[in-house]
Amino acid sequence: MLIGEYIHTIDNKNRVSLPAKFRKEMGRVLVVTPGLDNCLFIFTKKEWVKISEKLSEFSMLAADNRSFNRFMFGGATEVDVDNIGRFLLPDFLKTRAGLSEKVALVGVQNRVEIWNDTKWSAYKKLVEKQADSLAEKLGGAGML
Amino acid sequence: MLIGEYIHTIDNKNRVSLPAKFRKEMGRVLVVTPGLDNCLFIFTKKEWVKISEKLSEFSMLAADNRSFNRFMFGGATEVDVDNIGRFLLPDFLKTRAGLSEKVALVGVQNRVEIWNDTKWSAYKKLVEKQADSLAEKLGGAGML
DNA sequence: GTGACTAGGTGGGATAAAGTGGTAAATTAA
DNA sequence: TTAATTTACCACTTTATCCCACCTAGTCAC
Repeated sequence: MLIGEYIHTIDNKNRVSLPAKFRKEMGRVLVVTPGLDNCLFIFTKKEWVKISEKLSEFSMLAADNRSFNRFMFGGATEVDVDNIGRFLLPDFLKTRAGLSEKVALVGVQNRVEIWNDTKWSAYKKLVEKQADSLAEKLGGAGML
Repeated sequence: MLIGEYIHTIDNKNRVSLPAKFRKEMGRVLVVTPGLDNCLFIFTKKEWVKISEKLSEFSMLAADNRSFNRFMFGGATEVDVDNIGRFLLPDFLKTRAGLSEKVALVGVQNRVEIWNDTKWSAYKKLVEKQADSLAEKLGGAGML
């Protein structure tokens, strides 16, 4: 289970440190894809296989499924984690997610998301404000 | 059952003592998550597993579920309790709950809540004032 | 009632790990 | 063959973790 958030920097060679807490669980081969809400998704190789199988099940006949699959597959890139836990972020993905020097790496269940850190903190504040629906869902999850 | 309230301090390394009364019941591995009313929740690892399974049921295709899961998983952190009963609170959670030096640790059923102690005492006063009407409602619900 | 002991809570220093930046080697392209 | 880009390696800085010591309050014995 991937949880927690970490603020890291993209250096001038587009290298990003995978947070140490994630390394053991994710292994040395990752798949980075465009994500929803203007962030990137990082999956383990294994998870990616599962997801891509599910995506394949969507009919190619519907135009919006087709474009969604193009979105996910077309942008997907396999990257290797080096000995000290860093991987190389392709330029086109960096651009797509509007990333600059500081990024937030966020563990969400089976994936890690990469956010522009400014966008991430704005996004968090927004969600926090929706207390009503938050409480409702917390109750549904058995937390309250 | 976790009950009672304790005022502790966060030291300059973000360490917090888990009240001694809670230690035996909670074990050495805890999960801290964002809560409601600007506090944090502490669960045992075991409780968290249950909760995360329920959270996983929310589909990630709906935007509001997606943001909720980001909020909860991204905001959660696994922490270890050291030999003398302390754990390390990540900066981003400390910030999120507006915690400063003094915090209230409050046992509530299956979880412990962490409050800014000022907010906690204000909250208590508020609830005390509303006690009469609260009691009435609870009575109406057949609870008392 | 006084003093010693115990347990809970707090603080700080030493060590290890994580994160970041840069250089050297290797590969590819021109 | 040379230049440019990529990959691997090395080094530094900062942060986290572990361990030990201290302080305070409550308890028990005398």
